Amino acid sequence: MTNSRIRASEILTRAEEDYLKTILELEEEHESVTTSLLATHLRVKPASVTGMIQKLARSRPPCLHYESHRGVTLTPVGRQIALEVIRHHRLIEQYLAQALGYDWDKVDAEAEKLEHVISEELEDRIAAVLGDPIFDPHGDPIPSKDGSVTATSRLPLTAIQAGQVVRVTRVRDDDPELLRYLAGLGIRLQARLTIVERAPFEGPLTCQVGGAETEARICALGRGATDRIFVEFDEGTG
Amino acid sequence: MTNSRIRASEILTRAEEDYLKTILELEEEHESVTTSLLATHLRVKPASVTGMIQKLARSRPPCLHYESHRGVTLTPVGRQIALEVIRHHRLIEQYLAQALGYDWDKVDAEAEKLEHVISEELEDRIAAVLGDPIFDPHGDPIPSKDGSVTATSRLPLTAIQAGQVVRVTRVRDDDPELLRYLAGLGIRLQARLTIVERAPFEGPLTCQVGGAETEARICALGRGATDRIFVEFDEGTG
DNA sequence: ATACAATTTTAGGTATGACTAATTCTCGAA
DNA sequence: TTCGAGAATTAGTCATACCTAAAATTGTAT
Repeated sequence: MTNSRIRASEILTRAEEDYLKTILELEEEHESVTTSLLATHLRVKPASVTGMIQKLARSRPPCLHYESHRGVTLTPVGRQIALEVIRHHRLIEQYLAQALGYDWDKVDAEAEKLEHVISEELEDRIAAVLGDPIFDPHGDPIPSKDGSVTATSRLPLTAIQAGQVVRVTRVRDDDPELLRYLAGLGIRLQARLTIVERAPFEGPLTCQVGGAETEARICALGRGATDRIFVEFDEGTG
Repeated sequence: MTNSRIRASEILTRAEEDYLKTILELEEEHESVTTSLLATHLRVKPASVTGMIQKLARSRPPCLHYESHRGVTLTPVGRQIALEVIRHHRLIEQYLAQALGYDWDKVDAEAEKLEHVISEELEDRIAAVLGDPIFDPHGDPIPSKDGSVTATSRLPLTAIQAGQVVRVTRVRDDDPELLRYLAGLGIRLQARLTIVERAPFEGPLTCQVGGAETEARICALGRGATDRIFVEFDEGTG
């Protein structure tokens, strides 16, 4: 008896949803999603990934395509489910931040658990209360119900030169400690950064933090921070 | 290797939490909580209950006491955990109703899933937003963080005589269809009911629905409804 | 006292989803 | 072209939590 899966979500286990979500997230940044890459991000052993991948490829309809030793690709069905889970995750993050006063370093862990259990009704009500938000508290786009996703900046702070002025548009959500640290420095979404100095060889970057109107503040950011902060050039300052 | 459990919640599986919660709920209404009673309420087979009960009795410290063919009793630890789960459940129900506009027939199913995954921080924030509510949307008491529970009426509508005037204080949450039906009749918490007629042999009860100020309305309720509605005598009308 | 009916427990099996250990595959370098 | 390192897969285990079927226990009624 191979287990068969048909409709988007509601039928998948939590583990299966996590795999699909992670695959979609990794597809965006890696040209090939490999077993070991998945294993790292899901914090399981590669052998476990192989097993689950084979199951998801066997499902009917298949959630992903898979050839031994190659890598995985989501099918439209798999992608649809993954988008649904990511929508849940980011909507919940935004709700926790907006409606319940969560700090941006805490929302990810909570959303990780809630994303798998909320009903479509709750999803809809949360979205409605928030006015159908397009971004989560880290600047990641919230997929719409039909699966469309707003494009976001892929320009990391590592790519910015001294003298340039940028606005923070996205910060990776995977390191709560960094998020707390950045918040303490006043670095949040839409914060304006003026790059003061760039040490060579990807050394620390010194910048001035402050919106047009707020106080200025100088801080140094090492790689690890600059890698995880994405920006856009400030209008009229390009 | 017997698995051992120490601290309240966070360490228990969803299934274990459901067992403890159900045992506590049943202890309130049945003098003895038996395998088959649990099996019925948890919608599993009696053999499965035996297995889980034995595991919970073996945990260290034990969540419950158990003697073959007798019945189960929660230990203080088990009771503490059960109260925590019930607190989660009812807080979430109240939050869904108050903050997100859920109807009272939908909150139970959603809370059933959420109760097992929310963090203590989320529990606290929800309670704070609601102003530490004492009752859920069905009139069930929400245990406080220290485990105290407000007493509620145990007077079912079946015990009320013609001519008496009562206020609805609690309705069982286990039948969404009944809840929708009652809502349609205007029967909600605090609604005033004036009993018009009692058919003998637990036949249908006819009553007038309406708060002091609202329009009156006559309806008949069968057993199954009257069994599930709990009331208090209206002040000054006893 | 005993026997039956209902309840409960034991024994054995399934599915999920992780693990380790051992094997196999792929691909780049010599 | 062959070799070896690293990546991936297979094979075999384990724990959870359910199931069915068979055996055992309880209490009640004769």
